Amino acid sequence: MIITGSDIAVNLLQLLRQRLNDALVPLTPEPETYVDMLRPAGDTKFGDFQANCAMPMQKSVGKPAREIAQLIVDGLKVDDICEPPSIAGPGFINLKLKESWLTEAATRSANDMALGIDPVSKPRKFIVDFSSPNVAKPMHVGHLRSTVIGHALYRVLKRLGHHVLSDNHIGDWGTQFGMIIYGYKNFRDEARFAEKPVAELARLYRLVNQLSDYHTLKPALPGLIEAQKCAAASLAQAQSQLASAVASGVKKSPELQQLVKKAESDLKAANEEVESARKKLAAVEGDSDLFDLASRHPKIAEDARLETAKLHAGDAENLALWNQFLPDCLQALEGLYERFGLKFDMALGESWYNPMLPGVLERLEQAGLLTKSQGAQCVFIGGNEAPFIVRKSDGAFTYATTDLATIQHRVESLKADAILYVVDSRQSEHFDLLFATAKKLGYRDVELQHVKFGTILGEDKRPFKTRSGDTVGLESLIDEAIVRAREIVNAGDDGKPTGAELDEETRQAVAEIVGLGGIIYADLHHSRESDYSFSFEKMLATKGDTATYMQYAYARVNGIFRKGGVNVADIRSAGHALNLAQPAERMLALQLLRFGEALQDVAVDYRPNVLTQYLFETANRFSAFFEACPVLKESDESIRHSRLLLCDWTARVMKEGLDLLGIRVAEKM
RNA sequence: GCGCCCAUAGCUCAGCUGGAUAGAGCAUCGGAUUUCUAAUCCGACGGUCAGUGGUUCGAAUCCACUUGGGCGUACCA
Repeated sequence: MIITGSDIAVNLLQLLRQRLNDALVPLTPEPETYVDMLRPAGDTKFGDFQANCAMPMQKSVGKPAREIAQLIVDGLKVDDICEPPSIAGPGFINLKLKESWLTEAATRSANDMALGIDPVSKPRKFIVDFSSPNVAKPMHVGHLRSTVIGHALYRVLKRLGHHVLSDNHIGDWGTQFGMIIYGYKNFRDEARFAEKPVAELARLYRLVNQLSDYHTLKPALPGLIEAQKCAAASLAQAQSQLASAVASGVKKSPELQQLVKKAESDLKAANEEVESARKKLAAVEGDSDLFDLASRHPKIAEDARLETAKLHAGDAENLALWNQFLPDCLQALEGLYERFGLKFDMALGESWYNPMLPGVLERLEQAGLLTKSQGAQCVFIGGNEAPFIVRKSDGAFTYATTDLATIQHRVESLKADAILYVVDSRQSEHFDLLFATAKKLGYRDVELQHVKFGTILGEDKRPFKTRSGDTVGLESLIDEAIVRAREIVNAGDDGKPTGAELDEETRQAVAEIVGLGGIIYADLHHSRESDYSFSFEKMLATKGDTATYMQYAYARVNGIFRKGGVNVADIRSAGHALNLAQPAERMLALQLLRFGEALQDVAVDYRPNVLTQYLFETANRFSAFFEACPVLKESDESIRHSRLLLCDWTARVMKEGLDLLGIRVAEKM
């Protein structure tokens, strides 16, 4: 018999909090502020759970904390679940689960194919906006985090029972498209375009971008050099001021030191700017073909902008080109998403909102939010210096306008309760302004969240680039991870004491699972707001906190089943009871029981790393169990059954947990 | 100039709305293998949580300032 999630008290934590709440009611008028202070024990030696509410209640209750703790314990009815509670330290209440209760709850959960997760009682409608590539350019490493974090949040929220729609807000309408059109009209290689249209369009984009950079930088270089000289001069001046101050006996001058430091960093910035400009100019001037092209297209930046403007104005030729290019571009994206096992519910790009833009402007106007400044239509939000520009001085709308239209659509047509934007933290200012403007337009009930994330750095602590300084393509990044993973798989399989057991095809399949899983896991296990250093060596390490470790745990479970000729379906339908006599068994079961809790924690602040931590801990406890508790060799049949069930439960939690992160598993590795 | 973010072990990073002796992984050192897959497990070593002051029963966590770093800052998205 299969027991469904609704039959059992799924969330242990919630259950205990409910009991605590009952005990708090006679003691305080606001028990709800204290029930959350019951949480899993920080240290297992204190028990399984602890309640920390007695101390903060001292003021309102007017008694010492230990006395309050005693009152709580007196009123706490948990004798069916826990051993008698104990009070420790300043007033901690420690709870240890009764073995009988734990065993029973674990048995029910282990036999529950829903893994003890009930759908949330109040589902909300979420729109998760992530990935958002630009069709003009191939996805690069910068898109990785948005894609991977967004995907994970999407799946977790959905698993919890919310109504979730993923939306890929593709950049298909901006300035870059004008560059492509200009490139296509002037530079296209017919043969290449016929063969690989997207690659050719990407090449054209890069070319136009490069040439237009060239013409922007060429006249600007003297100015940059001048600025560099000025910066050097002010540094020298600041230094001499400091030196003469020191000479005249001043011991410390924070102001002057500050000045020197500021001048130093200004000079550094100026140096970098000049160097980067020189590099770009040299790249064009050093290549006679490029230089020739540059000379023949002196107004390329302006002309490309003109193409964008024509497109937006409905020019027939440009619109036709746009319609011709777009499907190929989208198709190319699909290929990459397929590797991630990712499918969007919607992909409403910027172009889709184009017809709504005049209406947005009108609403802003009616709300009295518009101010004309330097020829542009702006919304000024108090406390912010920068304006929120909704219409440029040339009359074109901006992504600010599009983003407002997007909110309008998501709230009014899609009835969203919450919109998550999984976007780089560097855009937080934009989102602050966007959300503030939306609120002023009356969108107050919807939760607008910028789910921000940090930058991926190279080993040099600078933003991750190739040796030549180019951004790293996402596709090639994945390919390299898989190549490296393949070597590890080969070595691992060749090194097996019982001899290699994977054929070519399986090895490659495992390499793909391990390589891609490594990239995804490495990204998700960092807390999303911090920057992190990208390292193939670390993410694919055969030891430590990596995707492989968890995939390996899963494969080992399957190894047991394979070796023992165990039919998994039999275990799932037999309704075996768990026996948690061994500490390793108990630790594992308790951990598996907390799967739902981990998912809920992910949703609180939209942090997938909560789940990676949970899965690492789970795999860890499984490995300990694997060492300590033989399964197939166990002679006592009921214990063997219990352990087989524990294995299968582990496998299901690992597989599903990893799946929610977008990471696959292999049966053998 | 203004704004935002960050500083935790040698390295890479966790640390949930403030909770007990600050945790992992890597590295180093020591142990475990006639293997249900050692891509593993067990143990040891390692920290003035950048600094100073404050809030309170209690601070890595909250507040202020200081120091050091990153990012953003008007018509790109």
